[in-house]
Amino acid sequence: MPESTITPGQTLAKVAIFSVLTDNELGFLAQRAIPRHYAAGETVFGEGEPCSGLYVVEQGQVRIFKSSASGREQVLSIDGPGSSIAELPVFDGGSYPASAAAIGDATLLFVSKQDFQALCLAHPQVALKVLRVVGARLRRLVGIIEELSFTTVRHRLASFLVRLAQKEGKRTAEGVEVTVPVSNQELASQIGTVRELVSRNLSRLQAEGMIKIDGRSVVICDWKALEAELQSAE
Amino acid sequence: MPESTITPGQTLAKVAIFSVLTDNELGFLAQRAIPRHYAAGETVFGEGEPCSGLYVVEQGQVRIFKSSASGREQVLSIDGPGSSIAELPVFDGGSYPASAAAIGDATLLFVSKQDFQALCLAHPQVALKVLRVVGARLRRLVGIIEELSFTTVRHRLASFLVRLAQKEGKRTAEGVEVTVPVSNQELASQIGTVRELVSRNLSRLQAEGMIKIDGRSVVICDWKALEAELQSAE
DNA sequence: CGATCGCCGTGACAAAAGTCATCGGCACGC
DNA sequence: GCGTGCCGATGACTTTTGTCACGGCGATCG
Repeated sequence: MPESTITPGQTLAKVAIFSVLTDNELGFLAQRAIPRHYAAGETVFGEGEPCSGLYVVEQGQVRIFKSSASGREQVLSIDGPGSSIAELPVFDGGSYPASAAAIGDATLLFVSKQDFQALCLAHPQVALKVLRVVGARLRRLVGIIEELSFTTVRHRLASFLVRLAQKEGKRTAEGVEVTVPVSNQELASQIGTVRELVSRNLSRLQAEGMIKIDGRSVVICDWKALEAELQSAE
Repeated sequence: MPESTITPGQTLAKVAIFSVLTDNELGFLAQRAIPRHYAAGETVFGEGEPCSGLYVVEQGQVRIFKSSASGREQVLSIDGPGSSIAELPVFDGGSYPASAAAIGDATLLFVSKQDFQALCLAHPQVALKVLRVVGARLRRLVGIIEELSFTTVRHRLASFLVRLAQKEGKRTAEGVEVTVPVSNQELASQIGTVRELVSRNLSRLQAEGMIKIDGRSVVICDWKALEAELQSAE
């Protein structure tokens, strides 16, 4: 059980927005933060609920997403250990703009609205850090809007593969190999479409010789062609 | 020349993020803020340019948008007098994530990165205000993503009309009358599609008896039906 | 071992989105 | 007055997207 080896204090020290605090202050915060465990798929908070505080991911991953009435979902962000989530609604007093759920089992630290606001007043640099983190978040959202508005599913899929390959691709004789870490269903949620279209478009990319699919492992044979997809009509 | 009747100080006092400053502090800021005039359509800053500071709208309106290689544009936000724009990239040190241009003639106040950061450190409440403003911005972006991801052009158009009507609709015998303040081209940019689809979908709504179009004035005859559009398949 | 469930691929469609081209109106400037 | 440019409408067409339905696989559980 590796989880017993991680303390809230250790987690908090690694969180960007708390990086300016002293050990003393971190300890203080660690005492007031409440650890919460979530089973795989369990909801952390739902869209529209009043915001009571923010969370810091200690273990596992959290999926932030919107869901439609017809059951589709659009992933906004996936956050792992050391990330803070829902810092923003803490401030404008509104409700959570999207839902959050644990991907696998996960442990989060909950910091109440009051504690956090007090902290920000006492330590102006924390607010500045939050602004920096939020800046990155905003960029990501703008990126999603850009992709949804201007590009096709095919394009977004190519883009996803290229990004994945740049992060964790392994060079092989056949080309760059990546392992898609999620199901087609989940991939669809992430690029804003449905299961079937992911499946079809992957097949088509394979038929055109750009990639070779074997289960969840994908070999990018024709890197040039795949990158060319990203240029065309963006 | 009404512009001579507005001073930077008066403008700054009305800006949400500066509302916590004293008159003295506002005066100090007003001295350092640089007024800049823009002709209709003129670019304030372009996507990808390094961020040198933030702007406050004094007169006119500013359009924040993304543009695609193929010439399409997606509007992210339209800001009028008293709004600050580009507060966020000031903090994360990156470039502007989108472009900004004046809609009509406009006057903006430019506040340099240095001045603003110093201000935030001296007055922690300013940073908190910024967070609040940014929260609203983030909500809007998430809303755009939701609409792009889950809904059709027809739906977004209906949604646009309803929102417009709620804000500035006039009751008449025939129904609620609104004046669309922009061209079809611009409307398309705002709801994430192209000119032709706006035109066609408006015609179709008219053919179905929900609305009556006369130039840029639209009468919503069947409010119920239009609202029903918003429910279906969201 | 068989039932069930989640995941994947695919065919057949239907609907929506987007492209291209054309036409008419209106305003503005020369 | 006449070109020029912006705006809107629309027909014809292609591409993309989404839906429904089915069948196949493999894992897991009783």
